[in-house]
Amino acid sequence: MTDDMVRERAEAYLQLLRERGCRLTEQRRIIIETLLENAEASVSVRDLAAKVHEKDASVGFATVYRTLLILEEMDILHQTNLGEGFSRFVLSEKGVHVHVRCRVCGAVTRLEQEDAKEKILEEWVAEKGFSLVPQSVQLAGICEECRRAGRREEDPSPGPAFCDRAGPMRPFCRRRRFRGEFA
Amino acid sequence: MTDDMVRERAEAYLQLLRERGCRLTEQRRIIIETLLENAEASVSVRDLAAKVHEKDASVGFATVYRTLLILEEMDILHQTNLGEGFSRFVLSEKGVHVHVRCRVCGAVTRLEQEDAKEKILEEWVAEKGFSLVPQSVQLAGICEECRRAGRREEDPSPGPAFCDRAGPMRPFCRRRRFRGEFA
DNA sequence: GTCACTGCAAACAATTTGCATGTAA
DNA sequence: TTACATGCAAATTGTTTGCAGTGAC
Repeated sequence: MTDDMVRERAEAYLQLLRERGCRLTEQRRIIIETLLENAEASVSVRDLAAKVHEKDASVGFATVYRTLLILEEMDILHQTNLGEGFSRFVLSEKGVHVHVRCRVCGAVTRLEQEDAKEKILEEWVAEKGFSLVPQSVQLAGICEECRRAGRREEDPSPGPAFCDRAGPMRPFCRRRRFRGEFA
Repeated sequence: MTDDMVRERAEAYLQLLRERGCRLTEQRRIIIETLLENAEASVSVRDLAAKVHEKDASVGFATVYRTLLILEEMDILHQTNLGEGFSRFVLSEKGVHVHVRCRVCGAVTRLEQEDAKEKILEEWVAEKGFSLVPQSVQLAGICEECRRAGRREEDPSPGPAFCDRAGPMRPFCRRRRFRGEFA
């Protein structure tokens, strides 16, 4: 997305905020633009705040959180949770997103033809009388590379389970700590 | 599931633990049995610990966590996160589960014919070279009842967004706080 | 007798909130 | 001028860990 596109779309979102009765502040503008600049990926609050800080170091963490929650409330963002220990936000662009995450290396890929997939998911939940809402669906798998390399989910670690003396930390305590970059 | 079935399956899981080199403790037995008694639903650590406490109040929170993490590591459990602010565990029974959660009332329903759905999900991730692993997939929707009642996602709250003076708490701050029982 | 396991309390990390102050409208 | 928004720091909450003691094998 070009800088101009970012500015344009940011302006559109800011208008939505205004229509909702919110005030247009410099902070919100920066946060929304930063979000748009990272639109391909889902961002953690931590990462987003860091990027926002590069532009204006005075913006507080709480403001980032508050802004994201408003945007989620307005369905401009989706909040997702991959079990990393924190949540991520994605621009919703009205619709359903489907991602796969590799359980071994943590890589995340977004699937194609989301419209078709959305239709199928719609049918599934309809079986139980539900209607589907815009959201970001997360699937877990193992990516080609890891499968080829024979890497399994963080070593089955056949030994017993304890948490202290022997070594710095159990592998499965670490599992939820993935902090990598996102595709 | 009858008491006998619970005991039998618990025994089976305990054997798996033993084979893995873990010790069989009374705490682990209680935790696994309690898990099986609540096998239809996904449980939060909070709820599970409460139920375990009814049987033996001396079992610590940390032990419950540690046991669940071992069971997850062994793929006996799946961990899922509905954005409630905490995670839930479900018995995996080898395979893929699909749940829908109502964004309005929080009700969770498990979908039928999970084998067929698993096949489809398998194809989807295969498009990107991934293989699917046992997991619990969460979809968001709005249930029949809420749709009929015309209830929308926690009131669009058209007003501006602030966090303090006016009232105890913003609606969307509460959204992640659902603590209801699970279907 | 060993060494994994437990309970407890302290440590952590993500997220929320209260409050004094700033600022858009 | 009015009240929403911000920044900061403190509070909350889910989760993890260190440690000393316990108990499975």
